[in-house]
Amino acid sequence: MPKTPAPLEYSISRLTKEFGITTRSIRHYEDIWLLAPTRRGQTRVYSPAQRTRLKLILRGKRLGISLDDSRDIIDMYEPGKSNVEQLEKLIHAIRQQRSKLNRQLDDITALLKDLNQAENDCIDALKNQ
Amino acid sequence: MPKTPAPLEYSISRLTKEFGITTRSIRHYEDIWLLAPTRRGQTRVYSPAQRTRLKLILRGKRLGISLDDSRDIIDMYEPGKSNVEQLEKLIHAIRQQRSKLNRQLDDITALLKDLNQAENDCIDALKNQ
DNA sequence: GAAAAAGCTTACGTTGACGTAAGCGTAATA
DNA sequence: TATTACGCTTACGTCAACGTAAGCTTTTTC
Repeated sequence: MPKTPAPLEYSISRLTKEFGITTRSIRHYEDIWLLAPTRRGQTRVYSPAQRTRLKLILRGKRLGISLDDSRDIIDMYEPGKSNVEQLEKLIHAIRQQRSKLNRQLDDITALLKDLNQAENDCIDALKNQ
Repeated sequence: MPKTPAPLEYSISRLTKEFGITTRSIRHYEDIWLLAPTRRGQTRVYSPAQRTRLKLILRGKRLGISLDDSRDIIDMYEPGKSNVEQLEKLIHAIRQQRSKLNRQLDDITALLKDLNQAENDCIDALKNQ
């Protein structure tokens, strides 16, 4: 099985199909500076890196992270030209985000437990019919 | 240390303080049929059960669950007068919700891993100053 | 070469989840 | 007894995250 090589660029419609979203959404992310595709003429061209950003945005969405916050988080991955103060702020932000995620983990654990209980109750109720 | 007994009822302002939300939010949840406090005259009175519902709503919010979806999930806990068809639909809904939560778990794991990486990069960058 | 598909821009509309303000009644407190 | 606190209703406002429509250009496909 020859594996298809990873594309060097992506069209907007290709991304909509891959991720199951609309062009409107993708363009919206560009409007608010979350994506910055290059252009061939008027047409948007997405690099693998831009595709990764989109992936991160959508992951954030599944976690209930706002687009604004997502921008901050994604920017954490590329500190770029940063001085000590910047880096320390960044570490702080990372730790905050982490504790929020840990809270979410607790919530999910609790909800899953409740769902198990609910499912068992259902199954029992079915048995006693 | 004598433990304070759990209250038999709660005022709206007490709930706002306990959960750090506004009266507007609580009344809003009532508007959309997520809460149904009893009344003493005009004043809302919340039972422990209603308080629990509120807690579940807020937990859902932290997980990015919409209020509408929260209603469905919370109702899973009290099947009530349900026939076989109802119960099977319920089990289906529970399993769907569970797989969504498992996806969230994966997302969180991935994000936490990324954050660790980002933090280490930051710390390294600080060392080399 | 006509039609369908894919791309673009501009711009108004919508939905969810409240915020905020106005105006009023009752209860606790200084 | 005045004022502060708490409670209520009605109703318009807001913000995020797109949806949707109109109208136009460029490919692709039949």
